[in-house]
Amino acid sequence: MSTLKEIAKDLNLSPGTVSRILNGKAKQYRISDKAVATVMAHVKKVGYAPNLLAQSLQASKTFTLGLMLPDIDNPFFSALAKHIQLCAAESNYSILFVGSQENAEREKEQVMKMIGRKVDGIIAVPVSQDTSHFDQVLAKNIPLVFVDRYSSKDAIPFVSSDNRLGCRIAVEEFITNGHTHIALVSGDSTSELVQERIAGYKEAHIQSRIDIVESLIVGQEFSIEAGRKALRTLMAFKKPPTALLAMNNLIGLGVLLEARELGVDIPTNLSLIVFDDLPYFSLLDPPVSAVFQNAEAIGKQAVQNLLESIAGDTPKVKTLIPTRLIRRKSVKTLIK
Amino acid sequence: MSTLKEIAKDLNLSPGTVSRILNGKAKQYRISDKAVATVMAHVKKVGYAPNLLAQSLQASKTFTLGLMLPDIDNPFFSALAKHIQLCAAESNYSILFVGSQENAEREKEQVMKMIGRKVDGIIAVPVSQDTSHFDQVLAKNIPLVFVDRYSSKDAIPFVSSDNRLGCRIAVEEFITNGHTHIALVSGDSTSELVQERIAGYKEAHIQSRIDIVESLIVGQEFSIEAGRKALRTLMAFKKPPTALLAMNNLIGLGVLLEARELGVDIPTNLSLIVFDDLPYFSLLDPPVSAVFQNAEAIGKQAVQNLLESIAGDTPKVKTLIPTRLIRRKSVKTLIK
DNA sequence: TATTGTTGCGCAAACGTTTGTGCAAATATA
DNA sequence: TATATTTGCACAAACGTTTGCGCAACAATA
Repeated sequence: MSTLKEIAKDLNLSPGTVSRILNGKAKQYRISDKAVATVMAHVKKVGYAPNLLAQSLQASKTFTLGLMLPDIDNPFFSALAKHIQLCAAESNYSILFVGSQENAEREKEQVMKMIGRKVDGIIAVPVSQDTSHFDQVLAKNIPLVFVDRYSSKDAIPFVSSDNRLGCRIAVEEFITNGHTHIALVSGDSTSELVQERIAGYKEAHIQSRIDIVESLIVGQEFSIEAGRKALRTLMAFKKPPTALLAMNNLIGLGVLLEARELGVDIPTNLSLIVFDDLPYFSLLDPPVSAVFQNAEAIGKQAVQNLLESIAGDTPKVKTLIPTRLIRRKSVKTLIK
Repeated sequence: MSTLKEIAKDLNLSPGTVSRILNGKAKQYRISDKAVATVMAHVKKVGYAPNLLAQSLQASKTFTLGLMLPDIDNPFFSALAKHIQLCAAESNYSILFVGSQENAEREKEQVMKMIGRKVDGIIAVPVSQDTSHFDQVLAKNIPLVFVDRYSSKDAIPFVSSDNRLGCRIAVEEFITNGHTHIALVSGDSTSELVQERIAGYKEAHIQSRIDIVESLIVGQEFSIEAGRKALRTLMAFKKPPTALLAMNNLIGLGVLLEARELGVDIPTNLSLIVFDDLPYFSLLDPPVSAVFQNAEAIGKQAVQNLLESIAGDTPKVKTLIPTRLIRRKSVKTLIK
């Protein structure tokens, strides 16, 4: 474990001098070419790598970004993570990764840990609307950006899909295919993201002058089980929906699984669109139409926001990334 | 940003005393109950959080594990990441996450970065058999464990699925269903993991006294495109295989996609098993049989190995985690 | 009243860097 | 030869902790 000090001692120089040489400040501080040469040679030989802890301590800058995700195993989040990592690496930032597992307690702990580790900024998908866990982050002026989920009331910058529009175009797709009895399987409706999506769902109805029937909006959780349960209740209605929009990939998966068990044929008995596109949707029978969320754009934008913030600029508080409807075969047209 | 020093000054104590109080060493060092009380109260009030950089520097221990994955977006790796993170968190370790993107250069850089950041240990899925990038890690005595992929010649501990047996049972499944002309779509065969899988494939043949035809073993890359290409070449044979084992989920996906385009019906024209089970395999038409890799067990074991190693013990050099064949509908029986 | 023991805490070094300042020696100018 | 300038580097503080040691002040014992 060679250190600056040791190298300095070996070469009969002071640590300061060696430091300046290694940081390319030799000219600036009039260090002799000879000294530079010997240091460089020695360093190459012993394979010196600076202790970034010490550097960080001294500079109070860690070149580390904290990333908190509810569940890295969700394909949307893992895509996000990938691009965030890639983008951060381009600017020489590393990622400290923690998971909240959709658990508020854990979220709080992990936020504290990140603060203790002096990350230069935090990207988080918050568990809930209660963002009080992040108060310390703001109090300490650590740049923070929310991603995917958010809470606009605290003025914390966020990057998300254009959820309202995304849902709206999905519902419009149903409507233009003649559907009027359209179910929405939602997640936790206290979340703003969910409210936006519901708003989009309603907007599409209103614009086409289709009655909104509230009982068709079901579900309170982003999970496979919630998706299954929702489909069961919906199909038990005296007048079941002819179309269904699943609010994320987990719910979509649940709906798909339950449909199979219930013998509900898609799209014959039920048309389906899932919010969030997955690589295998095109392989399913039928191929499932989906609202594509641009995880790459979201991730990159989030990192960029954070870096701006770190640089001292005030980034955009709200960034909405467009979605795209991917038409496959899971929507049946009711129009002859 | 309150620090120990500041708190000490505010309370007219020395930093050392405050430190001992916060670390519960008050009794041990005979600190008065009054001092303890005032410090505790003050700390609560100002919301002090220790600077982990400083602690790490002083203790030369960061409580951080480096995790390097080729691509977090691959479901197998993201499952791995999830459990590694979870398991590490249980022992109060954080994860520094970096991606190699299957790129040797990048791998090298990132390893160096981890070293600089003084991680206490590294879990990696190495890009290739050339593990020279990790020499520095070993030289600095940083505990290292490979996961999934490995290189047994350097005696670096690894945790992986029992690849040989996994492949063998998959092929045996084909054989017991009457198949004798079985293709294997492989990845880069310089990799030991791949060699093991190929060995398993061959073992099954040998045991059942079925001729191994080398031309049925194709492919050199773990990618969707490679899977597509492999299927095209295989189906162009004068005598195409009746069964196919895809060596990972990417290849499997490629095969599935290409089969659809080529009009190759599974399992009528071709039976399929994919090494690596994915949540949606049961949803496909037909549901795809797969070899399940226990990412959770692998991840946990890897972390455990590392922690042992950090604790000074010498962990098992080689840990093989059992796989499980998940039978669905993609294997047709040729036996009447 | 002197001696020993205990209580309560401060001091300072160390971890590995970076950086402002200062000061000799070498060189240039007068 | 004396002064001014430049060259080349060392010193020390600082970042925020932890920890071994030491030293007062006070209490207990003889």
